[in-house]
Amino acid sequence: MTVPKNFDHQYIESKWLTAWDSDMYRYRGGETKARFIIDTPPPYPTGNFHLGNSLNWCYIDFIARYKRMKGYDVKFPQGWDCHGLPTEVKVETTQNITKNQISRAEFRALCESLTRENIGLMKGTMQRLAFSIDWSQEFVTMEKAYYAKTQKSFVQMYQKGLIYRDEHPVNWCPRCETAIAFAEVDYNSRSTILYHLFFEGSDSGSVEIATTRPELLGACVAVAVNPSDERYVSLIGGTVRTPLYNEEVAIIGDEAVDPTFGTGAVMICTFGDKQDVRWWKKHNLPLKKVIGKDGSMADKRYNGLTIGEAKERIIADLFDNKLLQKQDRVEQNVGFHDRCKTPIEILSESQWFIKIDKDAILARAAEIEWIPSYMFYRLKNWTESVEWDWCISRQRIFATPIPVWYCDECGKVMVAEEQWLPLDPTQEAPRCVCECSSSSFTPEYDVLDTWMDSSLSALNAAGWPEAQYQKQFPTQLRPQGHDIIRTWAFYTILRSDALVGRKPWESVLVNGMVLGKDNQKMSKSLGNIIAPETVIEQYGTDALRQWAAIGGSVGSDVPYSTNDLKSSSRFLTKLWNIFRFAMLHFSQGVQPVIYGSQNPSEIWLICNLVDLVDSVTSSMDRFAFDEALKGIRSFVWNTLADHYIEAVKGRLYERDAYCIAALHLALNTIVKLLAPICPFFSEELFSHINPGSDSIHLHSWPVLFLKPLGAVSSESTPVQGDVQQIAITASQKEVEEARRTGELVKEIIASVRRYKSEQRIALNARIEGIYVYMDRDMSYGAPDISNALNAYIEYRTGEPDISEYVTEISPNLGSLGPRFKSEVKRVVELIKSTPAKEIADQIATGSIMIDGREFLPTDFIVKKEWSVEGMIVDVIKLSEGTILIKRM
RNA sequence: GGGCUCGUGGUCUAGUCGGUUAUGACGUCGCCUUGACAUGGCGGAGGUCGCCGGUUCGAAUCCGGCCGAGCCCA
Repeated sequence: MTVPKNFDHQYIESKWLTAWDSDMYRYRGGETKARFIIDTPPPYPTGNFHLGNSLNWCYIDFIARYKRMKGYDVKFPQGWDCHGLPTEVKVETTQNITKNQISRAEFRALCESLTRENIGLMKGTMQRLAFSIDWSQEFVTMEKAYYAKTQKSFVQMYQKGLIYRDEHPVNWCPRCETAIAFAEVDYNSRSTILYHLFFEGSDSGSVEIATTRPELLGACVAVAVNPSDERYVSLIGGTVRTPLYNEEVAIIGDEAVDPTFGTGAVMICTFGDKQDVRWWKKHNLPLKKVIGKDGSMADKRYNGLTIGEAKERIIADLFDNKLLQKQDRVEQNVGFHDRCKTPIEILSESQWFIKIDKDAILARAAEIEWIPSYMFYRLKNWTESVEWDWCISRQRIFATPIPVWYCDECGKVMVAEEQWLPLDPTQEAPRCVCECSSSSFTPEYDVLDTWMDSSLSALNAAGWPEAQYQKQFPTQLRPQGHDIIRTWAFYTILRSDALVGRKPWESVLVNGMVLGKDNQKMSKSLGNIIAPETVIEQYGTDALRQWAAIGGSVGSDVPYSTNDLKSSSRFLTKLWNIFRFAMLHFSQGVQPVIYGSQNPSEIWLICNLVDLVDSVTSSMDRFAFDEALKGIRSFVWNTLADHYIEAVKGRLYERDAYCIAALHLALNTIVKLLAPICPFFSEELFSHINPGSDSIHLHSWPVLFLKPLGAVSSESTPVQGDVQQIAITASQKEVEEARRTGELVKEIIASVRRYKSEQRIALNARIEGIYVYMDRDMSYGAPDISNALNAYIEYRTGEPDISEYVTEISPNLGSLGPRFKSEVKRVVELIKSTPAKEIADQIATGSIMIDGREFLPTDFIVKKEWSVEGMIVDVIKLSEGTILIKRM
């Protein structure tokens, strides 16, 4: 096989994409290998697998590939979290219909077909990014096979008493006309007006209240003041009348009222915000509904108007009646539906809820290893702030149906039996009669929150509800972004605890967000999106994957960086050239060798390689992909290319079996270390270095051992991986000495090359008169040094007897200036007229007086020359020893 | 308002259970066609390690305060 001159990522990637057998990544599920089950995020099938997803999946794939090489039976499934509003909206706009214009089944079919199309698109991108997904484990939440499980979990939790139906205030999106959970509410601050309204007292004094929502006046059920507020304390227990509506409401005292905000008196409405709900519950207040499900007013004065219209009208009415006292501009936090950005309302509706047991969730969460550890606090923070149970019913169509009917006779709830599932209650009737013996039922039209589907992913990955899940649960790893801790992580922990009483994962690896050029989270709405395909085209998948690895420690945000992509593809080019050069020498055959003291350069290289394998292994175990890749790069570029290859080039051309073997070992090891991060590139190199071999991705992670003479055999050591013992005919001590000698070979070559460069001597120019003083036998290292430097070198023991001469002394204006100021000119003249030797002698003593003036050693720039045995030399100090080079 | 994370040369970043000249990448400047590689080699410039105070023989690192940024939540 000939090796092309240039590394063409387009060609190589497409070649392996077709050549690879997807069976390599199959989960076997046997008993012999340790399992590593990944609870892969099921993304929402938008049709666009973006760079943020890519980061997440790169991490997963690094781990999956690494663990496979380490001998684990890895399960890397892939799912699709299909249900939800965006698809419904997309179908409505593309088909130019509303969901109510066609049957539920037809609408659902349209959503399913769009989803399938989108899944296809995203799958294409994922394959190009070389994710080693086991596609035989694919799950699609909209398919009956999956949503049967969602329904089963509903039934089981209902039977455990963890799910109930009740009328309760819920977050309501008036645009989508559905209830939503707190996790789906985003808060944003916006500027609004605070109105001061006059409330006439009935028997006690009157009160001025401040509100940003006068349109809710009809829903006012009380006025609250702080009991420590002296202005109002006497009014507590009394009543006032609401303006315009003229309804009598109580004045109550509550510490939660901020006396410094507005007038210090607030009206409690059902419901303006979450605080109203708290007060409503605490003080047992009545309920008045003034807003309908579609967000229009259901109020006696302003019935049918939109909220905005009602607000305008009521302000005008208040103004006309001189009941509007004042208006202030204030900043206010408003809740928005995270999917459609409509301001939410809080309505009291009959809905299905899941009980939230905060202590149980936190106890489970604490059993999980959080990486990085501080991400646990995100979950803790959120859990502690939860006030209501999880509202799981939605008034939509494209979702998992709630398997429930209501008896038309007695009104009793009929929940489906597990063996009836999957089912859609709007399409089929219960298979038994009601307790009251009626067989007339009304189906539940509400459907389940999408998080009810996806919060089962961990259980699903383990095989639940089949009995085999017991052995595979908890799963090993949940990789996910920090943006969905409060949703996906939270709900999954809740559900695993509720359904099977266990934690869902041993560890959760939390990744940061990908930032765009504006340093903001990459998102469609900000318009700072870059498609993975664009990156791949220019730099290649392996470069993109390196960007993901090197972007920072796991958990930190990763900016999109063309710098990282550039240095990544440069690295591949460099390694490609090293490989090409190596292949030149491998073509003559690679002989097995046993190294000894006579190979200091090889032992130096191999010792460094052993250290590299150890450190990369440790980095990968800690998910420190940035560390791992930096280690590999630095070894390749510095240790291997700049030092080892430069040192042994001469011997390579002489077909020296030792260095050919060492180079072969180094390259084979490096491509294996690189395989999880750069699957295409490492496969290409591996296939050339080991013709006829099977895929590198079926090989084991390297484990290197040096085995010096007399060393205890490590065969009994239980390590998983491709164990290579490198036999060395030298003792442990001799190996260490040889490594040190190799280090000095590197130092001498590097320093003389640098010297040549500084002296403008061509690097391949012959150079004479190099003397190395060193108390060490360099005879085994000497040939490499001479070869690399094109020089004859004389080795001497002891210290050279160097005489130092000052050849020139000039004034240092930077030091003299600040002290002598206007006198500087005269001082400079003085220094120039004084013999250099005289000054040099004084510098040596430490105190310098010239013509009665005192100087500092820093006042002079001293040029020196050195000589040994009468010849003028340049001196290079090494970590051990000294090099003298005769001046030409 | 609460919680978390962070502030290091032009940009990004390593180092943070204290210890000699603070790491690397990209950029920049100078020199160099050396038999794999000019997507290369050698070298240079560039940093009050956010600010202030404390502990210590010694602080980028530990402690306190302040300023600033980001994220999550009220």
